[in-house]
Amino acid sequence: MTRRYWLFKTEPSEFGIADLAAQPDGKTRWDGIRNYQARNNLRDLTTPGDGVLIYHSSCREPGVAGIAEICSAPYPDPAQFDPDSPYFDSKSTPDQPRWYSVDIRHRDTLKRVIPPATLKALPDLTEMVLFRQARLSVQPVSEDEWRTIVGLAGAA
DNA sequence: GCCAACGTTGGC
DNA sequence: GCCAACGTTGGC
Repeated sequence: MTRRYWLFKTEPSEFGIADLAAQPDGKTRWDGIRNYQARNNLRDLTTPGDGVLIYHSSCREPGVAGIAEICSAPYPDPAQFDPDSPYFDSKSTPDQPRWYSVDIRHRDTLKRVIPPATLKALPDLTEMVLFRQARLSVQPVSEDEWRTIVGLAGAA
């Protein structure tokens, strides 16, 4: 089984690393992904045990804020079937689900958020999908990138 | 609050 | 199937 690494974007005013840490067992469902490319990554390529960088966006202190781990297989996002949910999708059916979720578990909250400018300044990280493709909320991170960022986090 | 990037929608 | 308009993302 190939281990992969990911970056998940989230707005901390909605759900940030502190919220994840506060969940029972540090676990939550990562739901509400409504972008096809992010969905494909989530549905087709995630595996339990994969590493996840939690990235805070649209906030005062954007950047990598913590580390988590995928702890379930992908499964249909229940919110797409719930008419009361903001993530409801009338075109989804249980037979033909359009959107997927995965469960993740908190592993680490960084002492300091690593801002995008710091990441971008490192030669090892200039090729990150983060800087090459806007608006992708579930994106792959290479093993080298992962090691570099986790190293930064440890030194922080 | 600005504005660039870019995915989605909808008329044709 | 094209493409302009529109809405959202997201750093600054």
